Amino acid sequence: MTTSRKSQCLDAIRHQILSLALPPGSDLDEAKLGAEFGMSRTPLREVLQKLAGEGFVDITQNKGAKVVSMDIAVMRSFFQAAPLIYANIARLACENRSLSQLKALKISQQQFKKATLNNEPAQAAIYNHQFHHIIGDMSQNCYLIPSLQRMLIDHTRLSQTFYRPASPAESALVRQACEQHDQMIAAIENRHAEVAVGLTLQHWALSKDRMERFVRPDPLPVELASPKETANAI
Amino acid sequence: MTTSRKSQCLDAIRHQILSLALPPGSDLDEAKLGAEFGMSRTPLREVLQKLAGEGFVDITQNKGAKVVSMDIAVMRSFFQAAPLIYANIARLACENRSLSQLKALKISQQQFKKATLNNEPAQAAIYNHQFHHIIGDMSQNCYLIPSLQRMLIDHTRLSQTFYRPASPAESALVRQACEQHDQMIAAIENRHAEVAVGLTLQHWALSKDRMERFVRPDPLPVELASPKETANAI
DNA sequence: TGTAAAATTATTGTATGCAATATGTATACC
DNA sequence: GGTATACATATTGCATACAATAATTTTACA
Repeated sequence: MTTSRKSQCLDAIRHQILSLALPPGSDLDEAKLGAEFGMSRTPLREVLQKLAGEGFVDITQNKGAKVVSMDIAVMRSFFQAAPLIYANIARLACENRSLSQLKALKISQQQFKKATLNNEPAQAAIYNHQFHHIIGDMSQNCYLIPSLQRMLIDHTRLSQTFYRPASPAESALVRQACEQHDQMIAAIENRHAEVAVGLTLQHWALSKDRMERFVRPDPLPVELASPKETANAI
Repeated sequence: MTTSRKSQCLDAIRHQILSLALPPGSDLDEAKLGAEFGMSRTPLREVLQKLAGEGFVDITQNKGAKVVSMDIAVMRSFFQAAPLIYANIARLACENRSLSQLKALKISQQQFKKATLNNEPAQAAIYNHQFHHIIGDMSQNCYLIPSLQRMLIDHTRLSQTFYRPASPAESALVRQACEQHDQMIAAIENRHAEVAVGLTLQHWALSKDRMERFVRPDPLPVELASPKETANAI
């Protein structure tokens, strides 16, 4: 069967959320999206329910679905939980990865590398997401995966700028991240759990700085910043 | 507004899954459930979608919803991830708990204690679930909470026998678990993170043994056990 | 003007009917 | 008797119509 319209729709919206084409807080209008994807509201509502279950959107009674926000209050939780989850997922991935998953990981990394070399930031972010998602699959741990996936949503959204380097120094960081991916693949292939965990923590440290800067940018000159803009994080 | 039929339905099914009234693998018929809760299939399907998002049921295309299974393959993941998640949730709960949450936790513990003293196993399991769910809320960490909630589903299902003690020794374990709850409340109230983590790990160790025995019971005499029954875990 | 109430519009929630798919049963054929 | 095909039944998926709720605009009054 040709991939159903529902799963196409699901992928499309996920993609738009991850790429910030649908920014945090955006309203998702059922009728509009239904028309856009050529389906009635009933299946579209089911898509939104599914996205809510995955943590992409928030649904409020009688108010519909919104793309999950990324407010300052939550960012603290993000930075607290990320190393914990990533490191443990990496360890389990070493233990439980299958050969087919390893193959998929290598393909994903190829595509990621290509996107960074070609300077396609949106693509790079998506393939990076896919890369870490596959490592999650490898862990085979259905209890940890939901947390990982929620982290990855925000990680991908926050890292949009990361793959749009503005200086040679920033380009070097992207290259370094790419090399870490290669090393992680090797560690997972050889089931070197401690190496994989170490690499994962380094990988995290690398993007952490950039993301923190994105969340809490250098303050604007006071006279020029409107109160409203400084109040909202994103 | 009187709590909507949908949320009533949601609670009822959650409750039945946690209490094993709906055992793992049970088929959830849309038409039947719709009739039972006095609503049409459309909102009922949304309830099932929500339950799927929370990890209570699995939905398969064109095959409907089933209560999530508890097969041996997953139990390994359960025992691997539980201490990690529980301990970190406990630590964060100490940091972030609000007074109203603390009050709710105390009430929950009162009800739990009462249920154990009155020898009401189903009630005890549910209030224990609620107790740990509230600690999850206290953590205020939206990334870890999904993992915790998935753990709690299976933890509650596995612990059904725990609160049905068959000997004085087993009753003593239940009393001990109850005391640990009291101590955990004190630790969280006083924000003693390390104490709370230690207690949590003890609490986990206590139920772990009982649960492992439930998952992998002493083998039956070979002549009396039918092949089919020994093949399926639950 | 500024505010509050009422009416209008827009959007979400629910019920129903029909279409598509899966499951179970009977019949034909070897 | 066993297997495979065709038919019948049951269950899920989708579209539409209508009901209920929220948001917006208009109008009335101070």
